[in-house]
Amino acid sequence: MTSLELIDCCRPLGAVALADEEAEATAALFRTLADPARVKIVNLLATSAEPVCACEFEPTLHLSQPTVSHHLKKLTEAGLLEREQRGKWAYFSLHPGASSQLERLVRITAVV
Amino acid sequence: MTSLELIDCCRPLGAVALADEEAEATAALFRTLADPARVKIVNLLATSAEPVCACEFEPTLHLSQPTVSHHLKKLTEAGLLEREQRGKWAYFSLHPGASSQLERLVRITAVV
DNA sequence: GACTCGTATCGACGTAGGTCGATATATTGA
DNA sequence: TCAATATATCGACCTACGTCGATACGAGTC
Repeated sequence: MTSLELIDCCRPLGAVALADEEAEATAALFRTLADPARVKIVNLLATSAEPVCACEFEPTLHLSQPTVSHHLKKLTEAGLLEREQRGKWAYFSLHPGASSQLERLVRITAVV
Repeated sequence: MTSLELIDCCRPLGAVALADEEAEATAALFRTLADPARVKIVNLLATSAEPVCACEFEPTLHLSQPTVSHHLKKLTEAGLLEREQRGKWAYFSLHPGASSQLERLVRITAVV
């Protein structure tokens, strides 16, 4: 049998590495959800049939109003949430394309 | 029709919030992949039929050896990677349960 | 216009984490 | 046992970001 000493450790890797921009975009989407508060927000909206008022999250998440507003903004900017103004209240719901974005994460990082 | 002034903004939310531990665990898994280098590593292993030597990632990711080792450790600790020692080389591959873990992320954060 | 209330922004603080040079550890071979 | 190589750990630096109090903005009401 061949001894290990003759085998080079780093043989050329067949697979092509993910492009920098795509890896960064994917990581950015993961980063958006890398916080328990934002996971709860998305989960709540995913399980709610109707849009949810922003003021609803404050007591649920046990966070201050500015912090909740910050999280909602980050999720909206990431394209995961939709914002709707009703009088002086802001209502949020899952963006229609949110599911496909999340599925894309799995497609890129796991075997099809 | 009823005027807005009489409508309270925060009606009880039917959906139950995700438990703290589950939200934190989910966020932790997202956080593990919230870095382009780690996304590339997982993607490379997902598209590679065989385990990949640790030294292979250094030139591919354009990162120093300690940094690559750091990322591989984080991914392994998260249960996404499997480490195998071959002589003085360390080979990594996707953990069999990685796919199901990633699918769990989508299930929790999106509509079923 | 003045007041109220919901939301967004700002500024500051503290912590988490990515990065790398230096060094330790481990395995192999001479 | 000593040298060489692959990997892991350590320590330090810097940046990103979650958090909140204070404050600004905006919509509705009187």
